[in-house]
Amino acid sequence: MELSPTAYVILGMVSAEARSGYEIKAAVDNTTRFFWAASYGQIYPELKRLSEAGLVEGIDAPRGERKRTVYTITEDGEAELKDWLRLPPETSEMREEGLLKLFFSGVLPPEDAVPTLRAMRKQRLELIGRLREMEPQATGKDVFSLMVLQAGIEFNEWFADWCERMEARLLDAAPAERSS
Amino acid sequence: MELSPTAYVILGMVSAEARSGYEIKAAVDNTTRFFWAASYGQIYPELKRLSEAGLVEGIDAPRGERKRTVYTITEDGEAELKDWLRLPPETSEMREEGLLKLFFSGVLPPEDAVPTLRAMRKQRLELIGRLREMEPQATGKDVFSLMVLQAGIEFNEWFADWCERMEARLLDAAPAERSS
DNA sequence: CGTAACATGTAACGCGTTACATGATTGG
DNA sequence: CCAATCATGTAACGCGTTACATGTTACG
Repeated sequence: MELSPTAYVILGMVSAEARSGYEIKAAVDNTTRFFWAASYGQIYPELKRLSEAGLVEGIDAPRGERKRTVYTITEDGEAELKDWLRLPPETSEMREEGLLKLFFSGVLPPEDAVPTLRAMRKQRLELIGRLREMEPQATGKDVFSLMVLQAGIEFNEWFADWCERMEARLLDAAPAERSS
Repeated sequence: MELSPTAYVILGMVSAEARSGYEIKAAVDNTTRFFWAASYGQIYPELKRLSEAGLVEGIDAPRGERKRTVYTITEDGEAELKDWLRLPPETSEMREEGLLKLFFSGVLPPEDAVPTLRAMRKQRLELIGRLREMEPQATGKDVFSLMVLQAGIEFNEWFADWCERMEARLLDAAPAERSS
């Protein structure tokens, strides 16, 4: 069948419960966004493709006058999802602009890398805050929701800590300009 | 100017020393690949664009009969690179198929997530091995080469450890099927 | 003599984001 | 009544990968 990971995100999201495109987007933003995001520009066309492939089924479910289509997973779709889940995952290489900037920071005076590390750390700390807010919701669900959420929190904590340590290392090595 | 991060990778690579497209690719594969990769399909067209923009300069540097063009950074290019380095980095969201599979593993019997965790851990351990081999080379260069390399190693160590802990958690929770 | 490494490029394709367009409904 | 939210889509664009094409040189 050969579907993109994003297609499986959608498949997974409708396998839990019937959802509209709009609701899938909201669910992604609340859960998988931190390791796999998706935009409307992907979701709606993909729902159409999955529907044509018979892996999901669209059902009219208007709310009042407002048109609305929710999708459910078909038996074929569920089989496809399970097959994929049992296949070993690909190692996706990460992209992190901050590390890139640090890598090339040799062309600047060493202290000039400190703001980069600070900015990186700040972003990670903010992310941790947002992830922690999600913990109550995830605790109610299955083991795996909580597991990946904790992965997100732990990863960002490690990263924030690394930034702090590297900042200290730079400042230790730097000439004590302030002591004049 | 508004360049892509990949353009800055190239700019950074030719700022250290004059390099051909081929050598840039090799340098990327040995260093930034783990947080920012680049293919020939990006490098050669991007070198042309950067050259037209006056940020790099191509110099004929044949090796024997074999044609070869090495690129150096211009003053404008160096200014551009430094400006970018001083700007706070964007938070690039990570993509990790393994976490995606885990997230949806609720549709399988819980033990079926164990192979996924094992595969993820194995990949990370292999990566650690390859990164460790690079340590001697990076130690010879500036602080930042070593810094980002250690980030790679530490990150993968954290991830491998997380996989191990999560596997244990699943096996603890699972019914002791083997004890019949 | 053949293979690996050196060297440079392009065309097709796929994935994904952004911006735009449109309209209904709810709540303050 | 106005803003936010619900709801569905598409078109343009950009970035990146893969596969292909072409030729040289070094080495065993």
